[in-house]
Amino acid sequence: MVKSTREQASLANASEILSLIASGAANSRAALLVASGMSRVTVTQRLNVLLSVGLVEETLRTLPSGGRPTRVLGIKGSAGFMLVADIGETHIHLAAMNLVPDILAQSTIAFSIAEGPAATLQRIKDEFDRLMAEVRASHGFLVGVSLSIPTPVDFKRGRVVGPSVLYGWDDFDIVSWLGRHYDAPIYVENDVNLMTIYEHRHNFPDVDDMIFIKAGTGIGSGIIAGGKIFRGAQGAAGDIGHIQFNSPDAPLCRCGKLGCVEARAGGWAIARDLAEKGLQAETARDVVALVEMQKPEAIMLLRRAGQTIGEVASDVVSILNPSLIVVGGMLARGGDFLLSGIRELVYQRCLPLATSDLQIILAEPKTDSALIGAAHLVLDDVFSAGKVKEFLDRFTAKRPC
Amino acid sequence: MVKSTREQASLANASEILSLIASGAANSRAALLVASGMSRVTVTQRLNVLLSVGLVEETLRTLPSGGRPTRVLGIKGSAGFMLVADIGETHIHLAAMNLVPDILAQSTIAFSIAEGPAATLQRIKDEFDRLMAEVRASHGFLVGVSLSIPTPVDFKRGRVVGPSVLYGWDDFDIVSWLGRHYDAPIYVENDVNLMTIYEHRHNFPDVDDMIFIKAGTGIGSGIIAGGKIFRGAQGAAGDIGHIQFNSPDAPLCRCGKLGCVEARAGGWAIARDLAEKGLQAETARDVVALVEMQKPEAIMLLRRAGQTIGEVASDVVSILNPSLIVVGGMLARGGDFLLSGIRELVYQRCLPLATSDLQIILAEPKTDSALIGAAHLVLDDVFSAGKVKEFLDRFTAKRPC
DNA sequence: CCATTTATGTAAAATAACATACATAAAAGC
DNA sequence: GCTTTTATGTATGTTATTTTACATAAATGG
Repeated sequence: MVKSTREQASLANASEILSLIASGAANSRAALLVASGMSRVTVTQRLNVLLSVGLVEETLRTLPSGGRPTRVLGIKGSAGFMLVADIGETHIHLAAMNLVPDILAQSTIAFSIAEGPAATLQRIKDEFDRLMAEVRASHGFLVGVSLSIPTPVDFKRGRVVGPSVLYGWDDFDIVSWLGRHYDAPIYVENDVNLMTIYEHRHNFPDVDDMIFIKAGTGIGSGIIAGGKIFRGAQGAAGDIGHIQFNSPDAPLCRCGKLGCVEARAGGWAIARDLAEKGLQAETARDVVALVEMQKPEAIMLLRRAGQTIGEVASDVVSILNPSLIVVGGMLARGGDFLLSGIRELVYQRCLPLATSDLQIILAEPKTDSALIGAAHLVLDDVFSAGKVKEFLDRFTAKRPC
Repeated sequence: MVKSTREQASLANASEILSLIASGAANSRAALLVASGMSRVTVTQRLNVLLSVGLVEETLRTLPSGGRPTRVLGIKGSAGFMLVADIGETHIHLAAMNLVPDILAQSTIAFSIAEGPAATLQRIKDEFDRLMAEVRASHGFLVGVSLSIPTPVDFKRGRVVGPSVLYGWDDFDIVSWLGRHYDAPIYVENDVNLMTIYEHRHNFPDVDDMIFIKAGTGIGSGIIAGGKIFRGAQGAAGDIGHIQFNSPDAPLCRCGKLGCVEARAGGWAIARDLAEKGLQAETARDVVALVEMQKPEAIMLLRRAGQTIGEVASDVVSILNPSLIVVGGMLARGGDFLLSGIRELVYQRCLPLATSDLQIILAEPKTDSALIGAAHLVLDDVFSAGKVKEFLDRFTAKRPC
């Protein structure tokens, strides 16, 4: 009795250590000593608690040090699991993930906007329950639930904001709805922001200031500022698709304005222009297919779209001075035509100071980057200095004694 | 002997409390308890040390609490002083400031670019020494030195970056030069960023995401993202003056490109256009004087400049989704003509979601905002969680036993 | 004026963390 | 194999911090 109380207390005290390991701030005992500022005795003791309850593990990797190599520590992937879902235009992609994060189990269900938020969330919940049944036995407890949504989201309030393609979702309290069914933190975030988080955490964790541009049917972007996703006052930051350019023949945009970037360079706009030229195209995928078939009209329009995107990108570079721009989305699969258009305009329009150390690259084609980004979002928040304690409380409550 | 050692140790331990008070995170004993998570005994003891050495004071203000009101704490303004200088186009404005920060003593010296960095810094140092002599007796020790410079600055390296109006300053190691003469941290920052910090810390401390636009001879901006100044990868963030717009008659900019915002709406550009119309104008000040004289050409051009600035501002709003835009600089003294032009374009071009909670206002005319911003920069850094200890070490070393 | 409420201080005992000193472990290079 | 080097664990006395319990202070509202 006395022992278990003491162990619980020790576990609660281990929160700082856990946060440092989980956030990647320290991945060895030696690094923990420096990062935490605690004595070796204390670090050892607390780390032992984390190791014994199975939250942290010693990996096989070691880091050379000149003497005895230091053993690399890491969060144990199977210590818990997350439920994530990516709502797309026609389908919802769902998965249960471990803490690496890797996908443990996944499925796809059809999605129709007409169903409205409550019915859709119910279907997501049903599917989550199915996935959860698969992994619960082997992966302990539910760490968090995270939703990717293809519209602007007010992250703090956990709701879709503003009218958008998701009719009827505006201001629906998604977090509360899901919160009634799960005893874990719930996150709702815009899909482009999650792709941005994926690119940052997964591929470029050391880059502090970067932009991810998603060029698909629509055009959007996500901003990493100072190593963290930047959302702006209402979660609408990065909305570059509706920046307008003046021109005599400014096309009409879906948003009702004239000359938006999206109406010039979005997948639907290129498809529109291709259709005018008598080619069969409706979606961004069709556009890329035509480019891959080497149709000159499609190549020309894709390059021109790159130039248009490059025009906004140059604004973004002037305003934010990032060190990296990653271009993803369906149009990015059209190869270098898009990219070279973007590069051309950025280097033409920005001052040398801003472009001297700037890299502009294509993202790897990846269909589940929003999903993995959603998992990173959970992990980053749950293990953040301010919230590890809550995590440990839940862990203590749930784990089998 | 034992007592003084113990007192030094206590003082070193008080760093967290000091940081919380100085940063404004907690301004009463009750708030300190919550914010620090320490026991009342510990807070009391450490606070007493800070009070006894004169770093913190109890103000006369109290906060109602339902019972006994809580006494408001604050950094003692006279516990130290800072030296700040603002390098302008023709003059350098220097000041010694207390920790409020208020100006204690100030002076202005002439400035010529031709002198080059070393000679100029020598003159700044001489003047600083004079100011320091005035305040040293009454205000303890030197907390920091901060320089405002009218060009892009790589804040981390403490140098001017890129070719600019300051010929010969590019890559000169300002921080090291000054560091040889002062045993205190040295800061070098761009003037627009400092004005932004001033507006944020002094007038809108609770706004997390805002933009400050300086419309003077040139045009620039500063970004507060998540409550902190955002500098970008090389310190060039906010450079909206050289964003280009296409148009048939794009004017040539000072930077060598065509159609930059600055070449259309900067003070020098408006003066150029007024001179073409036969009016006497060379500087932004002349432009404002003509507007105040109700010259219709000047009013028209100022409004048009507002529209041009509004065009970039709308890009900035789409990209960053701030909740506040403050417009300052000499042209802002021309009254509402500039502002209404900006508002017009922002509301015309941005999506309702981004503008629904957006305020766009004029800054109070203030000549020393960069100077005060420079002081805030020192205070924010010196009292930040990571650096309070260094501050306390210097304090301990300097203070008369 | 008095009860209530919250702020604030302090002594004493209990607990947690640290520094120190010593011991063992695991690699690299000779 | 041996020395060197750094990593890591543990016992012990010391120091720091918290908890607990009690006391006083300064406001509000009846």
